[in-house]
Amino acid sequence: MAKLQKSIDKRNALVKATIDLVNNNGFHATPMSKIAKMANVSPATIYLYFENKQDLVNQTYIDVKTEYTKYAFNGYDANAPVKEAFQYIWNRIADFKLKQCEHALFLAQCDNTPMIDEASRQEGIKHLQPLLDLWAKGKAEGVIKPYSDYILYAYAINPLAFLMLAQKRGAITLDDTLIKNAFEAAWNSIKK
Amino acid sequence: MAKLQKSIDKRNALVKATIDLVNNNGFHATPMSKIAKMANVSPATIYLYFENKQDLVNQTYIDVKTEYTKYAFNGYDANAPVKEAFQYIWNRIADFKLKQCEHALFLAQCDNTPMIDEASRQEGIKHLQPLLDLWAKGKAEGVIKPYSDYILYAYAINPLAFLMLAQKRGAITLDDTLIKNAFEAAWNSIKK
Amino acid sequence: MAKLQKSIDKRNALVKATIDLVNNNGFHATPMSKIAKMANVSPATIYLYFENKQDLVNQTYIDVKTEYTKYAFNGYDANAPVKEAFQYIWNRIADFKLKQCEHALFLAQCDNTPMIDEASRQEGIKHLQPLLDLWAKGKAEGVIKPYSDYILYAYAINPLAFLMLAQKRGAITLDDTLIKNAFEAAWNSIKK
Amino acid sequence: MAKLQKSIDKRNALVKATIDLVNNNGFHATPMSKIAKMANVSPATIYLYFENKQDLVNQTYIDVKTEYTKYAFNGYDANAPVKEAFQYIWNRIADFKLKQCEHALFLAQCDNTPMIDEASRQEGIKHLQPLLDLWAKGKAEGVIKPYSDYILYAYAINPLAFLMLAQKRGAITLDDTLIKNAFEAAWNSIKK
DNA sequence: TATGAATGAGCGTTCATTCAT
DNA sequence: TATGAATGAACGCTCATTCAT
Repeated sequence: MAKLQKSIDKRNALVKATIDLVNNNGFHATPMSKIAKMANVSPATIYLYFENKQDLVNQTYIDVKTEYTKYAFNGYDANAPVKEAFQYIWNRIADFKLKQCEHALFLAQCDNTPMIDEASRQEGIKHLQPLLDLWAKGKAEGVIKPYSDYILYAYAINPLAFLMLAQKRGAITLDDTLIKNAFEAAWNSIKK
Repeated sequence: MAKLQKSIDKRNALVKATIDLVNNNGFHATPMSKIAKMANVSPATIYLYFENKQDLVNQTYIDVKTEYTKYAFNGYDANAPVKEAFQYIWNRIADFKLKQCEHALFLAQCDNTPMIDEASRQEGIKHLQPLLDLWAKGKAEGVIKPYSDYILYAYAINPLAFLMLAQKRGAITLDDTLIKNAFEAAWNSIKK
Repeated sequence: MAKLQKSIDKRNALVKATIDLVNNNGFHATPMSKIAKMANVSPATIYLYFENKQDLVNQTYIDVKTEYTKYAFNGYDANAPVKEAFQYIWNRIADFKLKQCEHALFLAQCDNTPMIDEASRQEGIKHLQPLLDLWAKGKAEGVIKPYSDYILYAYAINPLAFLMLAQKRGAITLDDTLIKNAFEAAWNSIKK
Repeated sequence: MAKLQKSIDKRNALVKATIDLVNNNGFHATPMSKIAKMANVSPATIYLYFENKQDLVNQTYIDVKTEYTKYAFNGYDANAPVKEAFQYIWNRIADFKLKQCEHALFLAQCDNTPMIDEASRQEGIKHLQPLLDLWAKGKAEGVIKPYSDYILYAYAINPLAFLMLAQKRGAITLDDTLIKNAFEAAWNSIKK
């Protein structure tokens, strides 16, 4: 019965394997055959779930990005005071980068590489809107500097990717102190 | 002598072609044959200058990273006051990312990807020492927050890579105002 | 009974789809999955009606060849005078090539290609006997040249396949004049 | 020295292997790997000489068709009387089909199959012009029936392909008598 | 030093066929 | 009987690397 449907489990296993292998080897050094093997399916099976390799990686990207933003805004109260609201989101994102480190790593690689379709990139950005809204509110209230959203993201959020990467490479450990300091730096960079 | 000169030109042409092609296609989607063609040499010739593809890209990385740090510290006066000294370096780096945008792009891709040997990565970091020294001094003088150097780099320097990428994708234009704002954000994130 | 009927419909749909797709793409460029899709059945269902792909195409060939000869001799009076009898058959065959052009095309492809089992090829030839009988009679009466039956077929019948193909490719239109001329040529080539 | 050039021998070996294998298995049942093996080269080497499989088979077709027409008109005197001239060409073609039976077979398969580009098909037809000229002359002189050239070809020339195929399949042997009869039939079908 | 030819290994993908229901 | 899911084997083709000169 469950076998009569294309199994969501198989799709998920493929996405998971893709993340793992692309993280360690990069897009082009990750053959479909290895992805299949790691997901315990035949290479041909991949093509029941995805159109081709590009589609697989695009969909994986969108999956992960969606999970990321969902996690970031989960439990978020848009009516909280700006700093408090920002801290909440920031902490959720930091949490994600720490706990879903593999996923964060995958996003970092996708975002700095020509391996993702522009369309999928746009698709992935969509769900960040609440953060942009918060910044708009913060700017209006004079709590946040009237910078371009790109600058705000570059300084308030993106450094976490760098830190996560440094941790993955064994250079640092993102303990409580580091996280606390990082938030301070983030907030100071954008607060008025 | 004429021979030697010619050889250096060829090596440089190969490095240049590598940067160009890797930027646009990624490491593994950049065949040696295309690199050779763009550098106007035979594929076989590459192997007179580099051991293999990995070596070529490693050396290219080190070349560019070295150029980057050289540029960053060119004209730098280590005895200037901390903020002034920092601003000098920061501006040089911002300048590099703007004017040598292709090179900056290449570094961004290398730094977020498993395409570079760990050894080469370490080699590339070496020349940042003056910046670390400056931060040490700044911390000692109580001008800069006593954060880990990784945090300082993550907030003070690394965001420029994000902004450069956004510009390359056509999302923003790094004009004077943006640069000014970016520096403000950078300094505020690390200043005491 | 209703079940059986339905089955015959499915078999026919598969045969029809095979003809269509093989005509346009050739045997090996015609996947079972496409045949299934065009016949509105599952790929697995094909194997309830045919042993494998080779069997499917063999049976299709025999089906079409049988239809062809049936059509050719339908209404044929073996006792008519030789020329009259020949003209009758010739016209029927010409008619078939014009009106069942897809089927004629399929036969042409099968007959010039290693895609059909030798056994099926022999099976397909069987029903041409009345024509051979007519030729025997014609030779005996001194009305038809005492050529090998292969020569008679090559000149009296086979050219129609060439003309049909030329029409299919848009080079000519088999109008009444052309057909009249073609018959003249056919008859002149074999008549004593 | 000879090794510095792409060797014409290798190209020819590939063309030859293609003819052989396609004759016996058909286009799509002839893998590049087998062609390579039969030509004693690596699969990759094929792509130094041909763009892809389609190009290989197209070029092979044009090669063979060119050889065919060259052979057909070799020594031909366009000023000879029409029947004599026709007989000369016809004999050359018959000769070709007998002696270069593999090549004739290949053409037969190409001409009845969607395996050749339309462009290559047109290219292959070009060199038949002298025959068309002869027919024009014959029609003008009232020696040949004023049929469409397609009919003339269908009855005067094309039957040889059928006979060659029958011989290849072991059904007949094209000895002198058969050839003589075939010519008679051919000429009678088109002569006024 | 420099090359164009050549290649084995491996890639993404397809497909005839089978499996589980 | 009928199916959609699943697959191993094979295909066309590419590429990092080597060879012969």
